[in-house]
Amino acid sequence: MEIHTEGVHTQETCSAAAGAIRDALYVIGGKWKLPILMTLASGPQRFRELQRALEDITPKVLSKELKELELNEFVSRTVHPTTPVTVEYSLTGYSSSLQKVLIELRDWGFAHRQRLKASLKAAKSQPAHAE
Amino acid sequence: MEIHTEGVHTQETCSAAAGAIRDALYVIGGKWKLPILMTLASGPQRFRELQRALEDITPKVLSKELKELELNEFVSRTVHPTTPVTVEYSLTGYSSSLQKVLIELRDWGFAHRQRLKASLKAAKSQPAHAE
DNA sequence: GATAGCAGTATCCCAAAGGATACTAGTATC
DNA sequence: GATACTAGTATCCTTTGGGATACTGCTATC
Repeated sequence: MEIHTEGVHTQETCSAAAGAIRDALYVIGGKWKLPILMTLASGPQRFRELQRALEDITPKVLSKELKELELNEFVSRTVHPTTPVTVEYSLTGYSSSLQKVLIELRDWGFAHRQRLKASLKAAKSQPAHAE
Repeated sequence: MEIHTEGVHTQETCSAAAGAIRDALYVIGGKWKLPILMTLASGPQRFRELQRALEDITPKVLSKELKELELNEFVSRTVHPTTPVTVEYSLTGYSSSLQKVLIELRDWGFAHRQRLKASLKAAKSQPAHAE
């Protein structure tokens, strides 16, 4: 596995690595975080616009996700004193720090799906119990 | 955000990217997948050894996770005809394809935690409502 | 003055993930 | 012959993520 490039494998470095990975997985995990980020990638959007763009997300969940994304400094929230008040959500510069990770995940995910498809086919064309 | 390096951003490429990322997140997600992989990184282990090493995982969950890891070809299961039968789990070569992704996640996770800690401190040292 | 839009919040509900505990079949030891 | 070990399974329970639906306060339009 080797989750710690250089240096020794103490139990501390390992569990620290595991913790960091869990943190990372957490902030982009869940059903809606990525869709929201990707929607905002095309430009700032207001609450209702996001809800319409994502179709099927309920306001409660959208609100919660946006709060978390804001906490993690991926999106910024700006209130415009129009009537009625409108609130604009936009990606921060920091959000692009995710790029490398996301590309890595996407590429690995693609390759993995290909691989599974291939080995499934191979298994099917094999006589039963051929191991 | 830019989750698609080169080429156009059609809705298809975007949602395909999102799908691939979700797949990737899924196979390493959950509470125990990474701990199991990291435990097996130190060498093949039997079921009970894993359970003891991971302390707190129940056999039901361990069994389920191992099955999924096996399906994804990260671990292989070999039955030794000893008495009583022992079953050895070990990492496959394919499991190391995860390295880059995991390192990326770990590094990003570390940096992110640092960043959050820093901006929390900054917020605290600020007089209230200083924005 | 009812309706519709804004940005949410509140309450209830459901399904999935995971935990607790007990159990299986087989053999070796006390 | 009871106990303990192997690798799990079975059943029940709790927690969490998320969905459905209704509602808030405010303003602008019909």
